[in-house]
Amino acid sequence: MAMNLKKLSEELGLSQTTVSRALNGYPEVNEATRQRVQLAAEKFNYRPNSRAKGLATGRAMMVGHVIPASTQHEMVNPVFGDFVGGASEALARLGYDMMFTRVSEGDEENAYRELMAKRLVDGVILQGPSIADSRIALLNDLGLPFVVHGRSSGVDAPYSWVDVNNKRSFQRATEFLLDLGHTRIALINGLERMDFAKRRRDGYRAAFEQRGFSVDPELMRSAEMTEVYGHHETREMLRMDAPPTAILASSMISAMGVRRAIEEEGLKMGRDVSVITHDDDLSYLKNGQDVPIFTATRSSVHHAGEVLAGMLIDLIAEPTCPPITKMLEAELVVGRSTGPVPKGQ
Amino acid sequence: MAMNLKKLSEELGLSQTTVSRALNGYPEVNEATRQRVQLAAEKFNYRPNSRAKGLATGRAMMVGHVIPASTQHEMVNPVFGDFVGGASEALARLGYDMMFTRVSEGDEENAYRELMAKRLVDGVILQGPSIADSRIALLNDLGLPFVVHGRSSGVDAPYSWVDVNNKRSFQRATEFLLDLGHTRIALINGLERMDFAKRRRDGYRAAFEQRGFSVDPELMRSAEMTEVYGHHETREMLRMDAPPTAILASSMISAMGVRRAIEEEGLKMGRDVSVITHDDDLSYLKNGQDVPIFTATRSSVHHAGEVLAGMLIDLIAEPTCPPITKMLEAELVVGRSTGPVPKGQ
DNA sequence: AGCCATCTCCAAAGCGCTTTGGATGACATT
DNA sequence: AATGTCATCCAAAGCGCTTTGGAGATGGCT
Repeated sequence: MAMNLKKLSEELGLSQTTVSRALNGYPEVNEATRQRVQLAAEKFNYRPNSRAKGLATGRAMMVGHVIPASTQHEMVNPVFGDFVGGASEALARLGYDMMFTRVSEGDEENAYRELMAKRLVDGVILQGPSIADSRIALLNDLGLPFVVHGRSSGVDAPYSWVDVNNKRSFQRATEFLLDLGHTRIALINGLERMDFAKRRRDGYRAAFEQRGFSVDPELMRSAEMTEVYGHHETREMLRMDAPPTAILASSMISAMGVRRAIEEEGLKMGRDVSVITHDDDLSYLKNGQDVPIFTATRSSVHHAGEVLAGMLIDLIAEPTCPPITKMLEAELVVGRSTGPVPKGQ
Repeated sequence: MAMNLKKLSEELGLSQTTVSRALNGYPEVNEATRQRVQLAAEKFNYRPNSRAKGLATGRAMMVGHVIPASTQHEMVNPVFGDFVGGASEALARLGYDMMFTRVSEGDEENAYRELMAKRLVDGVILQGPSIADSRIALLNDLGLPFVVHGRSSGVDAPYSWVDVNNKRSFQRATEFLLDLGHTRIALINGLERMDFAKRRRDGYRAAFEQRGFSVDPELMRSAEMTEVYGHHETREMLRMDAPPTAILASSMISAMGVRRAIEEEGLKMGRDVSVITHDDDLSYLKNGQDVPIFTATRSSVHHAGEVLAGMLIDLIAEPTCPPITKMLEAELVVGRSTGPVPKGQ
């Protein structure tokens, strides 16, 4: 049925060795023969069986991704498509594919062990690290090459990562609002156990402390970053006795909920309440066309995926090399959602 | 280094055959021996090398997914995470994993051929079918088991699919608006070449024709369903001489743009302009908490992924069985975005 | 002419698993 | 005692590839 090396070599009157070498670009084969082999391979639509090839070479040409069932919500989902798009772009260029294993919560350790023992992948990408994420130690133990999208505070062991400078970007955003005269600034953050959320909160706090202000814990919220969540928290806070005059949101999605709540209260975003959001620069959710809708700290998750995948490939090729890290700086784009603090507040 | 069958069998003083059979649940092995083997396997953390196993069995235990670079935008991205979540839930239950190949546009045929020839996957999922999608004929030719998320008008050959009844749901939504007295109803649809967009348009038209009304081509827009697009088209239409009093949007994301444009014009959604959207029931973008924000035709893409994956597994197990198809009906949920046509219009 | 280096090519082993076709011994049956 | 039946285990082939360690042929050199 399907063409294989044996049949192809018989067809050509050559040995399997020679055909294999011809196709893989080894020098010990006559150029004329190579041409002949390549033509025949094309004619019969021959591609080496990847399982056999993998078995012989020890390379899977595959990068793994373990998705815990809980991740269904937190953070990963909305950015998933774009991140995967970026990563697979880099991977495809080098002939790698990407696979996903879904595990029920708490079963991740087992999943990584399996990926390793079954030799399904050459390396894995870790997404959405929490604070003191135990997966990092596990992967270091296993000796499975991996890169992390983000960092994990509290993990001392070295590991490779790509991360946005979350602290600095949120510190800068907070300062921007403070400069506009806001002091009641709310933070609608992601889940507290997530590392990025911690760093953003740190940045937010640092800005306040530097000016000698203190933060109001009532104005710091955290949960899964859905639209509904952004809406809910904003509505609640706007109905407080001393409502915030500005809001910092951790994602475009929840920022849309923030915006909805503001308008429902009969207020205008950018005039009555200022909003800054983090913007992952998602393809389907651009922050406006020419003029940005939101003032935002922007950093493309597509780009992060690309960089990360490239790193992983390097790591796979050179497993002994020391961890690689890359910090991406978010850009502060000024849109129409921010303005000076309203008079009389 | 890593444990394998040979070493494990030596460790146990048994043959590879027996160990393999013990682990795979074959009857011709003593129960006591099986226990002993299983214990040892656990102790040494042994998992059969999946490449070797695949080579021997001919099963990859993997389902493929080809992502053309263009899909980065159209349709797939926002729903990607949820769809994959649903599909992998069903796949994981049966020990299957999922892989992704990224191809540059136009290279898809080659990608499928490769997937087949390299025997990387046991079957594939096809997403975002266009009208008269050529991939279906190709996959039928290749004999690679596949299921389609959606259908393709103009393809006669039989194939397995799961689809939302797009025509009916949009017809129903249009009728709902007509019943409220609207006649200037705009359709902000997905790209015209997409099959789902055609069916939705058909439904929209059918509702008009049934009442003896005709549709205004000026009110039918189509493009990639981004937020910015929804905003742009709405703004343009609201500034027409005879602006629409109701808008039908093809996705929550673009509906959010629609909403933004309405409010920017100083109008109120649900009072001045009615909006109905299709809602894929995304985990991070729920249509409100208790009361839906938008009146919507709702159908969970997570659920579709689950059903589809289950089908594919069946198809892989029974390659000769005739195609399976399943139509999902969208539910019309009434939210606050619709109301009677304003007086004087 | 003899020798060596260089090109080309090949046979066969090995990657780690499953599976076919027995082999062995214990026990029951004639 | 000879035969048949089970239960239990094993040796070896095979999946389709890469790669090691040559083998012939060719041509240039002394």
